[in-house]
Amino acid sequence: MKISPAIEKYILHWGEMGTRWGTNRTVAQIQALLYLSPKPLRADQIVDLLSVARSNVSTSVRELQSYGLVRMIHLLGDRRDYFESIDDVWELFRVIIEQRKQRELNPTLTMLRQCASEVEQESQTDGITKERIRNMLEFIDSTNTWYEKIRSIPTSTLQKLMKLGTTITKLVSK
Amino acid sequence: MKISPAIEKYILHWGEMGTRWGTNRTVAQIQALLYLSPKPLRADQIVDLLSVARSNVSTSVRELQSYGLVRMIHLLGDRRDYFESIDDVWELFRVIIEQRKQRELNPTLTMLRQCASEVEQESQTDGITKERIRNMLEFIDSTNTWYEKIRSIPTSTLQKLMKLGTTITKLVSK
DNA sequence: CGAAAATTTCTGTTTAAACTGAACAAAGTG
DNA sequence: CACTTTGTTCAGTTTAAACAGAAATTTTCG
Repeated sequence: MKISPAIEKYILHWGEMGTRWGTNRTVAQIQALLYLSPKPLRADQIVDLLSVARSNVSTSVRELQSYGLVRMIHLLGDRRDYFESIDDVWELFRVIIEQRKQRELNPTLTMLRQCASEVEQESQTDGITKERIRNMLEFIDSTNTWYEKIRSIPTSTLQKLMKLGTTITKLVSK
Repeated sequence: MKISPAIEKYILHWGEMGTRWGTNRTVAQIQALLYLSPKPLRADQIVDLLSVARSNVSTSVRELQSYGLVRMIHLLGDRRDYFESIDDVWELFRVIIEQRKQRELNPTLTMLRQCASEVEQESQTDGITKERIRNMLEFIDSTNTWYEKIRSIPTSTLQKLMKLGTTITKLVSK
Protein backbone atom coordinates (compact mmCIF):
# COMPACT_ATOMS: atom_id res chain seq x y z
CA MET A 1 0.00 0.00 0.00
CA LYS A 2 1.15 3.47 -0.87
CA ILE A 3 -0.31 6.79 0.17
CA SER A 4 -1.73 8.64 -2.82
CA PRO A 5 -2.40 12.39 -2.64
CA ALA A 6 -6.13 11.85 -2.13
CA ILE A 7 -5.57 9.30 0.62
CA GLU A 8 -3.05 11.57 2.31
CA LYS A 9 -5.61 14.34 2.33
CA TYR A 10 -8.15 12.02 3.92
CA ILE A 11 -5.76 10.85 6.62
CA LEU A 12 -4.57 14.34 7.48
CA HIS A 13 -8.12 15.63 7.74
CA TRP A 14 -9.19 12.70 9.85
CA GLY A 15 -6.27 13.35 12.16
CA GLU A 16 -7.39 16.93 12.68
CA MET A 17 -10.97 15.89 13.31
CA GLY A 18 -9.78 13.28 15.78
CA THR A 19 -8.49 16.01 18.06
CA ARG A 20 -12.03 17.39 18.18
CA TRP A 21 -13.43 14.00 19.00
CA GLY A 22 -11.49 13.20 22.10
CA THR A 23 -8.44 11.44 20.73
CA ASN A 24 -5.10 12.61 19.46
CA ARG A 25 -3.96 13.06 15.90
CA THR A 26 -1.97 9.85 15.57
CA VAL A 27 -4.76 7.63 16.85
CA ALA A 28 -7.20 9.13 14.37
CA GLN A 29 -4.70 8.94 11.52
CA ILE A 30 -4.03 5.28 12.19
CA GLN A 31 -7.75 4.57 12.24
CA ALA A 32 -8.15 6.38 8.92
CA LEU A 33 -5.23 4.48 7.43
CA LEU A 34 -6.58 1.12 8.56
CA TYR A 35 -10.06 2.01 7.37
CA LEU A 36 -8.78 2.83 3.89
CA SER A 37 -6.32 -0.03 3.67
CA PRO A 38 -7.64 -2.95 1.62
CA LYS A 39 -5.45 -5.29 3.69
CA PRO A 40 -4.59 -5.45 7.40
CA LEU A 41 -1.38 -3.61 8.24
CA ARG A 42 1.51 -4.30 10.58
CA ALA A 43 2.85 -1.81 13.06
CA ASP A 44 6.07 -1.32 11.10
CA GLN A 45 4.06 -0.55 7.96
CA ILE A 46 2.09 2.08 9.85
CA VAL A 47 5.38 3.56 11.06
CA ASP A 48 6.58 3.89 7.46
CA LEU A 49 3.33 5.19 6.02
CA LEU A 50 2.61 7.81 8.69
CA SER A 51 6.19 8.58 9.80
CA VAL A 52 5.56 8.17 13.51
CA ALA A 53 7.58 6.40 16.17
CA ARG A 54 7.15 2.71 16.69
CA SER A 55 6.20 3.26 20.33
CA ASN A 56 3.55 5.73 19.28
CA VAL A 57 1.95 3.16 17.00
CA SER A 58 2.00 0.60 19.78
CA THR A 59 0.08 2.75 22.23
CA SER A 60 -2.24 4.24 19.62
CA VAL A 61 -3.25 0.87 18.28
CA ARG A 62 -3.91 -0.32 21.80
CA GLU A 63 -6.20 2.66 22.33
CA LEU A 64 -8.07 1.90 19.12
CA GLN A 65 -8.48 -1.71 20.19
CA SER A 66 -9.81 -0.66 23.57
CA TYR A 67 -12.42 1.46 21.78
CA GLY A 68 -13.37 -1.57 19.70
CA LEU A 69 -12.61 0.23 16.45
CA VAL A 70 -9.64 -1.91 15.49
CA ARG A 71 -8.96 -5.64 15.69
CA MET A 72 -5.68 -7.49 15.84
CA ILE A 73 -5.40 -10.48 13.52
CA HIS A 74 -2.75 -13.02 12.64
CA LEU A 75 -1.72 -14.77 9.46
CA LEU A 76 -0.58 -18.37 9.37
CA GLY A 77 3.18 -18.69 9.62
CA ASP A 78 3.62 -15.03 10.53
CA ARG A 79 3.99 -14.09 14.16
CA ARG A 80 3.69 -10.38 13.59
CA ASP A 81 0.50 -8.59 14.61
CA TYR A 82 -1.74 -7.28 11.88
CA PHE A 83 -4.41 -4.68 12.43
CA GLU A 84 -7.62 -3.87 10.63
CA SER A 85 -10.38 -1.35 11.28
CA ILE A 86 -14.09 -1.92 11.32
CA ASP A 87 -15.07 -1.21 7.72
CA ASP A 88 -18.82 -0.72 8.05
CA VAL A 89 -19.35 3.02 8.51
CA TRP A 90 -22.55 2.57 10.48
CA GLU A 91 -20.92 0.11 12.81
CA LEU A 92 -17.96 2.49 13.11
CA PHE A 93 -20.15 5.31 14.32
CA ARG A 94 -22.19 3.09 16.57
CA VAL A 95 -18.99 2.19 18.40
CA ILE A 96 -17.87 5.81 18.59
CA ILE A 97 -21.23 7.00 19.89
CA GLU A 98 -21.32 4.19 22.43
CA GLN A 99 -17.88 5.21 23.70
CA ARG A 100 -18.90 8.82 24.01
CA LYS A 101 -22.01 7.83 25.89
CA GLN A 102 -19.90 5.90 28.37
CA ARG A 103 -17.33 8.65 28.80
CA GLU A 104 -19.52 11.73 28.67
CA LEU A 105 -23.23 11.10 28.98
CA ASN A 106 -23.16 8.62 31.85
CA PRO A 107 -20.81 10.60 34.13
CA THR A 108 -22.73 13.78 33.40
CA LEU A 109 -25.99 12.10 34.27
CA THR A 110 -24.54 10.88 37.56
CA MET A 111 -23.23 14.34 38.35
CA LEU A 112 -26.54 16.01 37.53
CA ARG A 113 -28.54 13.62 39.67
CA GLN A 114 -26.23 14.31 42.61
CA CYS A 115 -26.39 18.06 42.03
CA ALA A 116 -30.15 18.06 41.68
CA SER A 117 -30.62 16.26 44.96
CA GLU A 118 -27.93 18.18 46.87
CA VAL A 119 -29.08 21.55 45.66
CA GLU A 120 -32.57 20.96 46.99
CA GLN A 121 -31.17 21.02 50.54
CA GLU A 122 -29.39 24.31 49.93
CA SER A 123 -31.72 27.05 51.09
CA GLN A 124 -29.27 29.74 49.97
CA THR A 125 -29.50 28.66 46.33
CA ASP A 126 -31.89 30.57 44.09
CA GLY A 127 -34.97 28.80 42.79
CA ILE A 128 -34.07 29.61 39.21
CA THR A 129 -30.74 27.87 39.63
CA LYS A 130 -32.43 24.80 41.00
CA GLU A 131 -34.86 24.78 38.11
CA ARG A 132 -32.05 25.03 35.57
CA ILE A 133 -30.25 22.08 37.08
CA ARG A 134 -33.49 20.11 36.93
CA ASN A 135 -34.00 21.12 33.30
CA MET A 136 -30.51 20.08 32.33
CA LEU A 137 -30.93 16.76 34.13
CA GLU A 138 -34.21 16.13 32.40
CA PHE A 139 -32.69 16.92 29.01
CA ILE A 140 -29.64 14.71 29.43
CA ASP A 141 -31.85 11.99 30.84
CA SER A 142 -34.11 12.16 27.78
CA THR A 143 -31.27 11.96 25.30
CA ASN A 144 -29.88 9.07 27.27
CA THR A 145 -33.04 6.97 27.25
CA TRP A 146 -33.66 7.95 23.63
CA TYR A 147 -30.24 6.70 22.70
CA GLU A 148 -30.73 3.47 24.61
CA LYS A 149 -33.83 2.79 22.55
CA ILE A 150 -32.14 3.76 19.29
CA ARG A 151 -28.93 1.81 19.60
CA SER A 152 -30.51 -1.60 19.12
CA ILE A 153 -32.27 -0.64 15.90
CA PRO A 154 -30.67 -2.36 12.88
CA THR A 155 -28.74 -0.23 10.44
CA SER A 156 -31.17 -0.82 7.58
CA THR A 157 -34.05 0.54 9.66
CA LEU A 158 -32.03 3.55 10.75
CA GLN A 159 -31.19 4.33 7.14
CA LYS A 160 -34.86 4.29 6.24
CA LEU A 161 -35.75 6.45 9.23
CA MET A 162 -33.17 9.04 8.25
CA LYS A 163 -34.49 9.13 4.70
CA LEU A 164 -37.96 9.77 6.07
CA GLY A 165 -36.83 13.01 7.61
CA THR A 166 -39.61 15.38 8.53
CA THR A 167 -42.35 13.10 7.21
CA ILE A 168 -42.64 11.54 10.66
CA THR A 169 -43.30 14.84 12.36
CA LYS A 170 -46.81 14.84 10.94
CA LEU A 171 -47.63 11.98 13.28
CA VAL A 172 -46.91 14.00 16.38
CA SER A 173 -47.50 17.51 15.13
CA LYS A 174 -50.68 18.04 17.16
CA MET B 1 -24.48 34.93 43.89
CA LYS B 2 -22.31 32.50 45.75
CA ILE B 3 -21.00 29.13 44.68
CA SER B 4 -22.53 26.38 46.78
CA PRO B 5 -20.93 22.92 46.89
CA ALA B 6 -23.48 21.49 44.45
CA ILE B 7 -23.00 24.35 42.01
CA GLU B 8 -19.25 24.05 42.26
CA LYS B 9 -19.50 20.39 41.38
CA TYR B 10 -21.61 21.24 38.35
CA ILE B 11 -19.22 23.91 37.11
CA LEU B 12 -16.13 21.76 37.57
CA HIS B 13 -17.73 18.85 35.74
CA TRP B 14 -18.89 21.07 32.93
CA GLY B 15 -15.38 22.44 32.61
CA GLU B 16 -13.98 18.95 32.19
CA MET B 17 -16.63 18.02 29.65
CA GLY B 18 -15.91 21.21 27.75
CA THR B 19 -12.44 19.99 26.93
CA ARG B 20 -14.05 17.00 25.22
CA TRP B 21 -16.38 19.22 23.26
CA GLY B 22 -13.88 21.41 21.52
CA THR B 23 -13.45 24.25 23.96
CA ASN B 24 -11.23 24.84 26.96
CA ARG B 25 -12.05 24.50 30.61
CA THR B 26 -12.56 28.17 31.39
CA VAL B 27 -14.96 28.75 28.52
CA ALA B 28 -17.09 25.82 29.59
CA GLN B 29 -16.98 26.84 33.24
CA ILE B 30 -18.11 30.35 32.43
CA GLN B 31 -20.97 29.00 30.35
CA ALA B 32 -22.02 26.76 33.23
CA LEU B 33 -21.81 29.63 35.68
CA LEU B 34 -23.90 31.90 33.49
CA TYR B 35 -26.41 29.15 32.84
CA LEU B 36 -26.90 28.58 36.55
CA SER B 37 -26.86 32.22 37.54
CA PRO B 38 -30.34 33.66 38.12
CA LYS B 39 -29.03 37.09 37.12
CA PRO B 40 -26.62 38.24 34.39
CA LEU B 41 -23.05 38.56 35.63
CA ARG B 42 -20.25 41.03 35.06
CA ALA B 43 -16.74 40.04 34.04
CA ASP B 44 -15.32 41.02 37.43
CA GLN B 45 -17.89 38.83 39.18
CA ILE B 46 -16.86 35.89 37.02
CA VAL B 47 -13.24 36.59 37.93
CA ASP B 48 -14.11 36.35 41.63
CA LEU B 49 -16.36 33.33 41.38
CA LEU B 50 -14.10 31.20 39.20
CA SER B 51 -10.71 32.59 40.23
CA VAL B 52 -9.42 33.21 36.74
CA ALA B 53 -7.63 36.19 35.25
CA ARG B 54 -9.62 39.12 33.96
CA SER B 55 -8.08 38.73 30.52
CA ASN B 56 -9.09 35.12 30.44
CA VAL B 57 -12.71 36.03 31.12
CA SER B 58 -12.60 38.63 28.38
CA THR B 59 -11.50 36.22 25.68
CA SER B 60 -13.60 33.33 26.93
CA VAL B 61 -16.77 35.42 26.97
CA ARG B 62 -16.02 36.61 23.47
CA GLU B 63 -15.72 33.01 22.34
CA LEU B 64 -19.05 32.16 23.96
CA GLN B 65 -20.67 35.12 22.26
CA SER B 66 -19.27 34.09 18.89
CA TYR B 67 -20.84 30.67 19.38
CA GLY B 68 -24.14 32.36 20.16
CA LEU B 69 -24.36 30.73 23.60
CA VAL B 70 -23.98 33.93 25.58
CA ARG B 71 -25.39 37.42 25.13
CA MET B 72 -24.05 40.73 26.39
CA ILE B 73 -26.64 42.98 27.98
CA HIS B 74 -26.65 46.37 29.66
CA LEU B 75 -28.50 47.83 32.58
CA LEU B 76 -29.70 51.41 32.67
CA GLY B 77 -27.22 53.74 34.33
CA ASP B 78 -24.52 51.07 34.37
CA ARG B 79 -21.91 51.08 31.68
CA ARG B 80 -20.43 47.72 32.58
CA ASP B 81 -21.09 44.70 30.41
CA TYR B 82 -23.32 41.98 31.78
CA PHE B 83 -23.49 38.50 30.39
CA GLU B 84 -26.15 35.84 30.38
CA SER B 85 -26.36 32.40 28.82
CA ILE B 86 -29.16 30.93 26.80
CA ASP B 87 -31.28 29.25 29.43
CA ASP B 88 -33.42 26.93 27.31
CA VAL B 89 -31.58 23.60 27.24
CA TRP B 90 -32.96 22.61 23.87
CA GLU B 91 -31.93 25.89 22.35
CA LEU B 92 -28.55 25.51 24.00
CA PHE B 93 -27.93 22.20 22.32
CA ARG B 94 -29.31 23.35 19.01
CA VAL B 95 -26.68 26.07 18.96
CA ILE B 96 -23.91 23.67 19.96
CA ILE B 97 -24.90 21.12 17.33
CA GLU B 98 -25.11 23.84 14.71
CA GLN B 99 -21.61 25.00 15.57
CA ARG B 100 -20.24 21.50 15.37
CA LYS B 101 -21.89 21.02 12.02
CA GLN B 102 -20.18 24.13 10.72
CA ARG B 103 -16.80 23.23 12.14
CA GLU B 104 -16.72 19.50 11.59
CA LEU B 105 -19.42 18.13 9.33
CA ASN B 106 -19.19 20.69 6.56
CA PRO B 107 -15.39 20.66 6.17
CA THR B 108 -15.39 16.86 6.31
CA LEU B 109 -18.04 16.70 3.62
CA THR B 110 -16.00 19.01 1.41
CA MET B 111 -12.88 16.95 1.98
CA LEU B 112 -14.66 13.67 1.25
CA ARG B 113 -16.16 14.97 -1.98
CA GLN B 114 -12.72 16.08 -3.15
CA CYS B 115 -11.17 12.78 -2.14
CA ALA B 116 -13.90 10.75 -3.79
CA SER B 117 -13.47 12.55 -7.09
CA GLU B 118 -9.65 12.67 -6.98
CA VAL B 119 -9.28 9.04 -6.04
CA GLU B 120 -11.28 7.93 -9.04
CA GLN B 121 -8.47 9.18 -11.30
CA GLU B 122 -5.85 7.27 -9.36
CA SER B 123 -5.41 3.96 -11.10
CA GLN B 124 -2.90 2.81 -8.47
CA THR B 125 -5.49 3.00 -5.69
CA ASP B 126 -7.26 -0.22 -4.73
CA GLY B 127 -10.95 -0.57 -5.51
CA ILE B 128 -11.74 -1.36 -1.90
CA THR B 129 -10.18 1.91 -0.80
CA LYS B 130 -12.25 3.82 -3.32
CA GLU B 131 -15.39 2.10 -2.13
CA ARG B 132 -14.66 2.94 1.50
CA ILE B 133 -14.21 6.58 0.67
CA ARG B 134 -17.52 6.51 -1.18
CA ASN B 135 -19.21 4.81 1.78
CA MET B 136 -17.90 7.36 4.22
CA LEU B 137 -18.99 10.19 1.95
CA GLU B 138 -22.43 8.71 1.63
CA PHE B 139 -22.75 8.30 5.38
CA ILE B 140 -21.63 11.81 6.24
CA ASP B 141 -23.82 13.16 3.46
CA SER B 142 -26.84 11.33 4.91
CA THR B 143 -26.30 12.59 8.44
CA ASN B 144 -25.88 16.05 7.02
CA THR B 145 -29.12 16.15 5.08
CA TRP B 146 -30.89 14.42 7.97
CA TYR B 147 -29.72 17.14 10.31
CA GLU B 148 -30.77 19.86 7.91
CA LYS B 149 -34.28 18.44 7.96
CA ILE B 150 -34.30 18.01 11.72
CA ARG B 151 -33.01 21.38 12.79
CA SER B 152 -36.11 23.32 11.83
CA ILE B 153 -38.45 21.07 13.80
CA PRO B 154 -39.83 22.87 16.87
CA THR B 155 -38.66 21.70 20.27
CA SER B 156 -42.07 20.45 21.35
CA THR B 157 -42.25 18.13 18.34
CA LEU B 158 -38.73 16.87 18.95
CA GLN B 159 -39.62 16.08 22.54
CA LYS B 160 -42.60 14.02 21.42
CA LEU B 161 -40.50 12.25 18.79
CA MET B 162 -37.90 11.29 21.36
CA LYS B 163 -40.56 9.92 23.68
CA LEU B 164 -41.88 7.78 20.86
CA GLY B 165 -38.61 5.92 20.66
CA THR B 166 -38.76 2.63 18.85
CA THR B 167 -42.49 2.87 18.19
CA ILE B 168 -41.71 4.58 14.91
CA THR B 169 -39.58 1.75 13.65
CA LYS B 170 -42.68 -0.33 13.05
CA LEU B 171 -43.52 1.98 10.20
CA VAL B 172 -40.37 1.15 8.30
CA SER B 173 -39.57 -2.28 9.66
CA LYS B 174 -40.38 -4.13 6.43
C1' DC C 1 -10.03 68.00 28.60
C1' DG C 2 -8.30 64.94 32.09
C1' DA C 3 -9.02 61.41 35.41
C1' DA C 4 -11.15 57.14 36.58
C1' DA C 5 -13.32 52.95 35.28
C1' DA C 6 -13.83 49.16 32.31
C1' DT C 7 -12.27 46.25 28.81
C1' DT C 8 -9.12 44.37 25.39
C1' DT C 9 -4.68 43.14 23.57
C1' DC C 10 -0.21 41.41 24.01
C1' DT C 11 3.79 38.89 25.78
C1' DG C 12 5.73 35.66 28.45
C1' DT C 13 4.90 31.58 31.52
C1' DT C 14 2.73 27.42 32.81
C1' DT C 15 0.67 23.15 31.97
C1' DA C 16 -0.83 18.94 29.94
C1' DA C 17 -0.60 15.95 26.44
C1' DA C 18 1.71 13.91 22.50
C1' DC C 19 5.56 12.00 20.84
C1' DT C 20 10.33 10.10 20.33
C1' DG C 21 14.08 7.07 21.15
C1' DA C 22 16.18 3.96 24.01
C1' DA C 23 15.92 0.29 27.12
C1' DC C 24 13.55 -3.72 28.14
C1' DA C 25 10.83 -7.99 27.55
C1' DA C 26 8.96 -11.65 25.11
C1' DA C 27 8.73 -14.85 21.41
C1' DG C 28 10.27 -17.45 17.89
C1' DT C 29 14.40 -19.47 14.96
C1' DG C 30 18.68 -21.69 13.44
C1' DC D 1 20.83 -21.74 23.92
C1' DA D 2 22.73 -17.55 21.59
C1' DC D 3 20.56 -14.52 18.20
C1' DT D 4 17.17 -12.08 15.76
C1' DT D 5 12.71 -10.27 15.35
C1' DT D 6 8.77 -8.13 17.27
C1' DG D 7 6.34 -5.63 20.62
C1' DT D 8 5.97 -2.82 25.06
C1' DT D 9 7.29 0.30 28.67
C1' DC D 10 9.43 4.24 30.35
C1' DA D 11 11.89 8.66 30.82
C1' DG D 12 12.80 12.69 28.76
C1' DT D 13 11.67 16.18 25.06
C1' DT D 14 8.69 18.74 22.18
C1' DT D 15 4.64 21.14 21.14
C1' DA D 16 0.40 23.58 21.41
C1' DA D 17 -2.88 25.59 24.00
C1' DA D 18 -4.41 27.85 28.17
C1' DC D 19 -3.66 31.25 31.24
C1' DA D 20 -1.87 35.30 34.05
C1' DG D 21 -0.35 39.85 34.51
C1' DA D 22 1.02 44.08 32.53
C1' DA D 23 0.37 47.42 29.13
C1' DA D 24 -2.57 49.66 26.05
C1' DT D 25 -6.98 51.12 24.58
C1' DT D 26 -11.58 52.65 24.93
C1' DT D 27 -15.39 54.65 27.29
C1' DT D 28 -17.63 57.59 30.45
C1' DC D 29 -18.31 61.54 33.17
C1' DG D 30 -17.24 65.65 36.01
